[in-house]
Amino acid sequence: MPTIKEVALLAGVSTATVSRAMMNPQQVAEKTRRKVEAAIAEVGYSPNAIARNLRTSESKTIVVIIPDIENMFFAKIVRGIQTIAQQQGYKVLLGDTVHNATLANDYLELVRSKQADGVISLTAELPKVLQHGTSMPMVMACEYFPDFPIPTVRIDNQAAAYQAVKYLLELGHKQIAYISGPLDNPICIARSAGYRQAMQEAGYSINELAKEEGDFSFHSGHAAFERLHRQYKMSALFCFNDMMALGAMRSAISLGLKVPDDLSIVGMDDLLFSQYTDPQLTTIMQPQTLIGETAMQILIKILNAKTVHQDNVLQTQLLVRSSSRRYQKL
Amino acid sequence: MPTIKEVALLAGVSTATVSRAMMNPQQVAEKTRRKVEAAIAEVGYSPNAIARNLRTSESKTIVVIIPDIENMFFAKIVRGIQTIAQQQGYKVLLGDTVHNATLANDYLELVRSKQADGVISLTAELPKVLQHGTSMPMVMACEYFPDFPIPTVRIDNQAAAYQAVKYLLELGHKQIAYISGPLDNPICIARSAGYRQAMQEAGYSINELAKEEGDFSFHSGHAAFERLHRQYKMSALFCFNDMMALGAMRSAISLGLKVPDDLSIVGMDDLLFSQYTDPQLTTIMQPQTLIGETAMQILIKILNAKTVHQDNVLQTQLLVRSSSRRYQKL
DNA sequence: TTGAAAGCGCTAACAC
DNA sequence: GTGTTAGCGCTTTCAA
Repeated sequence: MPTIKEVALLAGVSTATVSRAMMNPQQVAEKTRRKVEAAIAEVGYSPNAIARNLRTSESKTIVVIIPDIENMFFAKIVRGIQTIAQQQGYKVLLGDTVHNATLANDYLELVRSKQADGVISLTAELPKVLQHGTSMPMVMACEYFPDFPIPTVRIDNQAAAYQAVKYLLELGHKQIAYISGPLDNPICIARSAGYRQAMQEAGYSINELAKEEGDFSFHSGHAAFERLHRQYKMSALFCFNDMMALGAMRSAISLGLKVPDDLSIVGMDDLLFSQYTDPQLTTIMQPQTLIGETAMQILIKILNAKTVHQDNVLQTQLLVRSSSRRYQKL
Repeated sequence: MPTIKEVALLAGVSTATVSRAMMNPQQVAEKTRRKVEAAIAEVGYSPNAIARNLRTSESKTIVVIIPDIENMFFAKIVRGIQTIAQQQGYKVLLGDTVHNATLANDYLELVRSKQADGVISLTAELPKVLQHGTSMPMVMACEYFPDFPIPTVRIDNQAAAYQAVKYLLELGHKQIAYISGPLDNPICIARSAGYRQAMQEAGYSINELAKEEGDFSFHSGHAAFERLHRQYKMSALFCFNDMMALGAMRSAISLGLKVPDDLSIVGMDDLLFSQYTDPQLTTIMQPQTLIGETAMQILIKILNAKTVHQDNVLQTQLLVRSSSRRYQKL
C-alpha cells in the first residue's frame, strides 16, 4: 500500500502539501494540486483512515447496534438512519449483538477508540457500566433505560399497549392473553402496564396465566402460544411485536384454531409482511423509518456539540386488519 | 479518555511495560503486572484501538457487504459469518448498500484504509474497478463475478433452477413462468439457463412472455406477478427467491387465484417464513448458515496469507411443501 | 524483566 | 503557497 510519502516524493512536494491537496484543495495552487492528483492516481494511493483518525479523532462513521438482525423490525429503522447519515456524509456500520451485551461492548469500543464518532443503539441489552450513563455520543432508539438521561427516540409503549387491548375489549373480548418480550425489558414493563390499565379500567382482574414470555422472535412467539393455549382459555391475544404475533398465529392455526373466528390477534410494529399474511395482521404501527431518521438527526446534533437531551416520543397508530373481529360466543 | 501514559505514570513503570502487560502478560513480572492492572482499573483505561491498529496494521475486524438488509435471506448468512468470526476473535461490521455500488465503495474503503482487515461481499453490485480483480482480502458469497478469480462460496445456480423447473414439469405443468432477479445479474443468468435447460429437455419452447424481472424484494415479486398474470397464462411459477415468491403468492391470491390449485409456486432460499405461510412455500433450500461459515473460514485463511482461490459450491435441496401440486386441467 | 526511543501514516501549527 | 516539524497513542526492537 502506497503512503502519502511516496505520493509526495513522486509529486515533488512535501507530505503536508499532499495532505492539504486532499483536505483543503482551495488553499493549494492549482498547478501543484494537479501534480499531486496525478501522483495519487499513478501510485493508486488511498489515505490510511486509521492514521487520519488518530490525528483528527473523527471518523465520520457511526455505529448502529442491533440486537437481532433476523428481526425485520430493525431493517426499516436502519434505512431511516442511513438516509440521514448519507445526507450528512456519515458512514453507517451495523453491529448485530445476537442479544449479547458482551458483543455490544465490542461495538461501543469502536466509539471509545475513535473508529466511530457515535452510536445509535436499538437495544438496551448493553454492558452494565453503560447503564449508569455514558459520556460517548449515543442515542437510544425504541428501547431505553428509564432512569438515565440518554437521548431517546421511542413510542409511548404503555399507551400503545393500552390502545391495543382497549380495542379488543371494545370488540367484546374478555379473555385477553398476551405474549410479552423479555419480562425485565423496560418496554415490556411499560406495555404490560398498558395491558393492565386497560383490563382494570374495564373491570377485569389480571390472570397470571394469561401471560407468556418470548424474546421477540418468530419462534418464541410460536412456542409461547403453545404454552398459553394449554394453560389459558382466551378469545383474543395481544403480542408485543409482529414477529411473535406471526409465530403465534401460525401456531394457533396449526392447533386447529381459526383466526379471527376462534381467536383475535393483535400485534405491534407493522412489518412489511404483516399486511400480507393470511389473515392480515391487525397491529399497532410504529413509524420505523421516522424513528431511524429522528435518531440520526439527534445524534448529529450531539456530535456537533449542541448537546441536547431529548426524549422523543413518536406517534403510533392502530391498523385494523383481518386477524381480529368482534367476540362471538362459541 | 485516559491513555497508556497515564497508566504508566500511575503504575510507576514505562508505557512499554504497560503495553506488554496487556499483550504478553507472561513476559512481565507478576508483581509489576498487578500494579499495572490496578492502575488500568483505577483510571478506567481502555486501549485506543486506532493507535494500536496503526502500529500493528491489523484491526481484527471484517466487513460484510449486504445489498438489502430488508431481505431476510442475508440474516442467517450473517449469523454464520459471526459464529466463525467470534471464534477467531474478529469483529463483524455490516454495511447495507441498498443496491448501490457507490455505497459499497465506502465499505470497501474501510479495508483499503486499514479500518478493517477484509471483506465478505454478499453482492456483486460493486464498483466497476473492483470487478477486474482486487488485491484486498475478499470473498464473495452467493453472488459472484463469473470471470474473475475471487474466492467464492455459492450454490450451483443453474442446477438449482433446473431442479425446480424439472420438478414442476414432472408434476405435469407445461406453462411454467418465472420471475427473475435483475437480468444482468450472473446468478440470474445461471438460473435462467437452468430454466431453459429443463424446458428444452422436456421439448417445450421458451416463451419470452413467461418471464418477468424483479429485484429480489417482496414488493417486486408482487408487482412482477401482476404483470405476468396479464401477459401469460401459466399453471406454475418459479421465483428466483423466496421473498419474490411470497410477494407473487400474495398477489396471486388477491387476484382470486387459488394456490396451489390454480397456480403452483416454487421459490428459492428457504426463509424462516417460507414454511409458515399459507400455503407453505415449496422451495429450493440454500444452506444459509453454512454459506456464511464457509465464507468466513476462507477469509480467515486468506488473512493468514494461506492464499487460496477456491470456488466453493454447496448443496441445495428441494423442499416440497404445499404451494405446489400436480397439474390439473381446469 | 524493564526502559528508551523509534516510528506506524497522517494532519495542523508555525514558519518562511 | 509551501515546507518543516511535532505529535496523535500505541507496540516493538534494542540495550541495559
